[in-house]
Amino acid sequence: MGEQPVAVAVSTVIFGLRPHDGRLALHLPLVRRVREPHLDRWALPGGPLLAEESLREAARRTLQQTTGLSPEHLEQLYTFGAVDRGSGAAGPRVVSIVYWALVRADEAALARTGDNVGWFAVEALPPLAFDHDEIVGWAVKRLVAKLEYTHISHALLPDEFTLGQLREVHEAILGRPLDPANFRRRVEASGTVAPTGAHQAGVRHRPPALYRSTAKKELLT
Amino acid sequence: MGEQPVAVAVSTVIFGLRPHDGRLALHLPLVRRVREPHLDRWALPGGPLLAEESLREAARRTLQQTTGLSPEHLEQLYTFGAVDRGSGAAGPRVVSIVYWALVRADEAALARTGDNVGWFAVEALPPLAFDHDEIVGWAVKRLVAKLEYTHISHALLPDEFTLGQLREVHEAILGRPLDPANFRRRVEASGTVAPTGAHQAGVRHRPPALYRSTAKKELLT
DNA sequence: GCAAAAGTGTTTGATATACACCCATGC
DNA sequence: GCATGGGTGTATATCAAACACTTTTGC
Repeated sequence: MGEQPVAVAVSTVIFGLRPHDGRLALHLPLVRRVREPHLDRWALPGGPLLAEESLREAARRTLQQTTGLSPEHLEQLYTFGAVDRGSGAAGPRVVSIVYWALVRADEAALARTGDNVGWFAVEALPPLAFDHDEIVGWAVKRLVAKLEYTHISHALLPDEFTLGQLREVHEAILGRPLDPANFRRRVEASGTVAPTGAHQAGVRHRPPALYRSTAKKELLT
Repeated sequence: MGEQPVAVAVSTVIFGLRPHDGRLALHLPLVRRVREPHLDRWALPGGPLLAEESLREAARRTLQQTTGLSPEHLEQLYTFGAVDRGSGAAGPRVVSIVYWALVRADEAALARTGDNVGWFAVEALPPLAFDHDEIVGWAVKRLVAKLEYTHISHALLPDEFTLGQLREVHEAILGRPLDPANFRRRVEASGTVAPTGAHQAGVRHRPPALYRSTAKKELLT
């Protein structure tokens, strides 16, 4: 069996919520490429897999190095390995394992930005390097799908949150308003949240109850 | 950036239906390992990724070479890359991209078998090499999930089939009987099948109508 | 006629949606 | 009081499950 000259890399689609046009909207951080191919284009953060780290560790490390983020939720998305992917023409072939992640709104707000790292609203992305546009599309699809049958939305919020905040998260991801009454009932019936007993003070209306997620942390490879 | 000594391989979990204990049951083909590590244990068919082929092509090729099968449906499942995965102790590290596939019942019946290739019922698997038990578990989970919201079950049947046969497929995968009346209504309402107008003759009861799948072939990387 | 599976009809319960309405706070 | 979102109640529609019943063949 002959060995192949294939390089393995890891990239991540990181979702965070940021204000956009007066509303919360789904954003993601991109890094500007500082070498060919696709010099100067925006790309997903990532880097090569090192010999002594797992795929997940590689995703965390490259994320930390390029954006300073430590996502709450990190999950494998898909592996891309078309033959023409490495570069425009020559260069080694790259198999790219893509993860997707969620960071809390407060983390996203604090994240390091600069000339070479920026946050972009998912509905208004610049042209991306490689096939990263397609990858982001897959990640959004996966996020929306998982919103329905899991509790991932909690990963975008702090430990304690109101149901109004949770609803805002869902509305930002789905891109449409949700009925507050029905949303409340669905969430309460799902048993994924528990009231802390405390209420949020200082609002100019009835103080909303605070909830905590009852879901345990994920354990995926 | 240093290159890493990482090998890339592809494996596939192939599902097919075969009679087992008088009923149709989910089976998969395994190959016996002819070298260390895990010599003589059963393992998923697979092999190394070659430099000039896509991941999907590698899956198809290794499948054809080891089992002689050409699955109807082939889809990427997950990529495994823990550091300790390569072998018992030494040896190069392996990143393994796993696909899963469905073959029609008639193909499964004809498939090449022998001392080193055999079909096993999913409920009665022998101990597998590496972490392949875990991988099969994931694949079954994915198959059951996709059964609900896609038309993959059609890939296990010939071009024309009765709703009774389709129901048998679902029952075999889900492991429980389904109400014929309600199953019929759900399938007809889904619009994923169209009657051919023909009926199956030669049965010792009312001749069932034949249907055809209206779903187009998948196009996944 | 009888057995067996195809195919139809109907009842019931669970679940989602729409929307009216009251509650508790800041100003 | 008024505005604002929190929170409750309720009618309606949609859909899934359970199951009785009729149909059409081979024997």
